[in-house]
Amino acid sequence: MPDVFIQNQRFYNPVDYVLQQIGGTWKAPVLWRLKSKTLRYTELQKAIPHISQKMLTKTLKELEVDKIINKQIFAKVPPHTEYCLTAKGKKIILLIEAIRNAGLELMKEEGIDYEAMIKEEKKNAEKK
Amino acid sequence: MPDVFIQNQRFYNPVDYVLQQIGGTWKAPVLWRLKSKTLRYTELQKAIPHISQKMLTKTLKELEVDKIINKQIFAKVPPHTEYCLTAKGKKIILLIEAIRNAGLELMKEEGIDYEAMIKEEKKNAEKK
DNA sequence: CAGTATCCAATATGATACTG
DNA sequence: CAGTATCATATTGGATACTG
Repeated sequence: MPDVFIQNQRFYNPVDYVLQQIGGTWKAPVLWRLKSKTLRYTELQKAIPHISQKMLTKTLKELEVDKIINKQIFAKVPPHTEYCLTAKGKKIILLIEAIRNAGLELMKEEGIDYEAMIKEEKKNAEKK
Repeated sequence: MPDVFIQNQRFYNPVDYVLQQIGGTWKAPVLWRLKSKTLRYTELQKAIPHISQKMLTKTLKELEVDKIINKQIFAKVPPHTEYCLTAKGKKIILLIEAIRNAGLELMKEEGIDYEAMIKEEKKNAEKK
């Protein structure tokens, strides 16, 4: 497999190219939240457990550079920023969905029903 | 999204769970070579550009622990080892194929025909 | 042939404090 | 609100030499 150079960066193969853009710990969680919604910085931070401010900022910047998400700044008071998927991002979400489904299956083979866990979590959140 | 614990390891979500098993730089290249063949350590090393001995060894060990590949040692002289996909590995190859296809598409949008590059490389190799 | 062992540099991530 | 800056730690990966 030959190497490929895109924007002065080297990739070993097509999988490598994809994983540089959506791999790592935080890109999928961010994109998943933006799947069908526009969200603000703070909303993303609240919605994603464990993520630090630093990693959220870094992840958003990389996704923006790769044209997977769009950043829009609203100068009106109070000022805020909104993030949403680009056309490329909407394509990529389909792939993340495929990876996620594979993960759900693999978890099931380990005896874990992840989607039931999510429902349970929501129910507990409502009780408060 | 709730955390999940499998084999005493924590995962943030299903995508995280998958990427721990097939993510990183070297797992896909190794699995791709084993797609339809059984290969020996040295054959893998020769087939995968840039991979170091250390990374090949580490990658193979992790894939084996996760039951994605099978390792068989032949004690006969000269001794050697063979690696092949397990049933789980054969399922996972389908996902890698999906990621790879997405990568090929994304590369095409950058004006790169990766599959043509592979053919070109093969042709040049035959000339020798 | 199929690895280990060791040293080292680069990157990823977290924690905390500060700012236009 | 949406970040930046700084410090510290853990993990990743490369290079090289050695081994049953």
